[in-house]
Amino acid sequence: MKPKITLKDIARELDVSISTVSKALKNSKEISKDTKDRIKAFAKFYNYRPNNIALSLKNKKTKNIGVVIPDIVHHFFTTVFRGIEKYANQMGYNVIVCISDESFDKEVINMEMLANGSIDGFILSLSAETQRRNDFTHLKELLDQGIPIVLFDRVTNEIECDKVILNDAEIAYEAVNHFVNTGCSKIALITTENYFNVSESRRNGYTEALRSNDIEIDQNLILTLPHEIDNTGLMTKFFQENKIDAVLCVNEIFAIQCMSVVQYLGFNVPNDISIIGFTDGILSRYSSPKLSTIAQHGEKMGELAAKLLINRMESVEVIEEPFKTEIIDATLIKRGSSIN
Amino acid sequence: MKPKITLKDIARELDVSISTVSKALKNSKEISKDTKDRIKAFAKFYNYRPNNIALSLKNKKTKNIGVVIPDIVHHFFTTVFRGIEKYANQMGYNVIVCISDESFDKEVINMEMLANGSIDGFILSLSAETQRRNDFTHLKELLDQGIPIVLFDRVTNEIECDKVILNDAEIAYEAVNHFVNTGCSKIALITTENYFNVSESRRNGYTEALRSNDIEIDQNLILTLPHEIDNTGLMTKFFQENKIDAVLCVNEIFAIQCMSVVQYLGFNVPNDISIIGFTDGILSRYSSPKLSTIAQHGEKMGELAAKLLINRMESVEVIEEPFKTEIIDATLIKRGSSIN
DNA sequence: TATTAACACGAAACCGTTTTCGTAACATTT
DNA sequence: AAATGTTACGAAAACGGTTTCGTGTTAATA
Repeated sequence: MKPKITLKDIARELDVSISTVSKALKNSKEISKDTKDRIKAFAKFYNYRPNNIALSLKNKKTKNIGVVIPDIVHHFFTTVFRGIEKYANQMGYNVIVCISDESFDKEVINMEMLANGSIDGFILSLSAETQRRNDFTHLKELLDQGIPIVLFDRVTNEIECDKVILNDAEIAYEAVNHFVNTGCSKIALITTENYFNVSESRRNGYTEALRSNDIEIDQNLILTLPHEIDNTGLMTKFFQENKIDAVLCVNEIFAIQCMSVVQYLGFNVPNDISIIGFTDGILSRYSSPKLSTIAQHGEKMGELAAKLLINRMESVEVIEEPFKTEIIDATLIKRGSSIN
Repeated sequence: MKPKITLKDIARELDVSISTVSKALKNSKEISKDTKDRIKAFAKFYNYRPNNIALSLKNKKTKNIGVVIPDIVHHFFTTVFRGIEKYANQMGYNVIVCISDESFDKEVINMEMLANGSIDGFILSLSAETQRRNDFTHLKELLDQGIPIVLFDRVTNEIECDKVILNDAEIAYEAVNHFVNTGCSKIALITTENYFNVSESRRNGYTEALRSNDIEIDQNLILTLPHEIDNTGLMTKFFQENKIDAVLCVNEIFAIQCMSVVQYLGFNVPNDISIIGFTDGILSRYSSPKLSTIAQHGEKMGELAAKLLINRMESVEVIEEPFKTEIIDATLIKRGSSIN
């Protein structure tokens, strides 16, 4: 066992001062070539690497980013995370992940934990509970302390910071329009409760599209479900009680469950009922028929979020740049579950 | 904007020494109740929190765990990660994630980066390339430096450290046995190349089971495919050229693709062909028929890995405990894709 | 009253870096 | 020969904590 070597060790061994070693390794011209060579050779031999913690303390920069997401066993969040990690890594940053598990308290505790020096900035998607409570004091305090935050996907207007979001309303509009253009008129929406900004936007896009196509909005055709648990029963009832020829689902699970229910009830997808779901995940690609989906480009979103954050952290803080909200254009991927 | 307050600030403001403040906040009885109260009140008011970095430097403990996994958009790894994060969090640790992307170089670089003080220990699943090259010098060096490592799932015998693995051979044996018991005899295996320890174990379990049931091992019934890309063509050919009544697939993607191919060829699942796949992920639960799978209990695996690591890190290093290899018992979940 | 103990606090070292500043030794210029 | 400049290095402060040890003041004991 050979523990890590420090500047002090090198200095002692080579009978020079710590400062000399430090300078020599940074190729300072204050140090003679001879001494530099000796020190570098020694350092190389013993595989010297500066201690990150000491550097962090000195520089007041950790080169760590805190990522707080509601869930990790979740296609969209993992793709975003991959984008973040990729870009951060390229830029020399490491990523500390905390899972809020949709809980307000966990979100708060984790962020406060990390904020005490462990990270230089946050990338965050709000937990369900936080959105429901509409309480963002923890974020405000962190921003107040000068810690930059980038929100993605599940964002809020209450907080002024950089954000990356999807054009949810527009793409929902586009999807519904696609239904209309392929002959559908009894268009349903399966969604979650409205405290999610994304659900709200998607619902707005849905109603807007109906309106602009002069289709009356029937509240019975909007099914609001609890978050991503098995809702087969409710869905079955929904399709038995209503005449429906197209469904937009705000997530992949809903879409796949919906397809399964509809097929079980004897309908043909897409001829009797068209389905489009949000999130172009693995489920959509391996179902039959394959699900038409809305690709959210999570990886791109993650990269962008990381870029925004790192830019802000590394910008010379003289001119405070105004906060940006970047919008990612979702893509409607037409596959077998809709008429094309 | 109010930046973080430090001990020094409190000391200056209250006209005491830094040591006094530190002691007061730790409730040392060296300090009089009066002074303690004053200091605590002040600290509370200004929301003082000790700086993690300073603590890390002092204590030579970061309370960070490095997790290095080949991929994150992957059901099994995310479940393991969730287990790690959950346990680590409970124990006051944070988790830094690096994605090796199945690349040897990334694995090495990331680990060396983190090893310079950023973390106290690693939890790692080997990248494909690392397993192929069979080069573990980076791990050996880290262990040599006294940094504990826990390997999970994709492990190697070349390295002495704590490990958590699945009883892959046994559960493959059990699955094949299940096929035999339900009347199958032309049992195929769809697997990946053998440099993965897990593929090897699963293949061994498969052949063992056949042998013990006096079924001849037909190499034509073992299909070796590249890693998780679309192999529909090869699979179709495989099923056209061979008489097969059951298939064991070493991952979920293979299983779902396999089912799709088989159904496309006009076979009924499970009556003509039974299918069992590894990984009880989201695909298996939403296919039709639902896939019979082998649940790997990723979350449990992650928790256990974290527990092993933290135990080792926190154990008084007097008696070096011997390295353990914990084995997680997989569960065969019988669903619609096999005869039960 | 002199000695000792208890109390309450501060000084300083330490963790591992970086960086500013000071300076001894030598070289160059007037 | 005196003044100045250069070279090559070391001392020390700083980052923000913890902890050991020393010490002045008061209280208790002999």
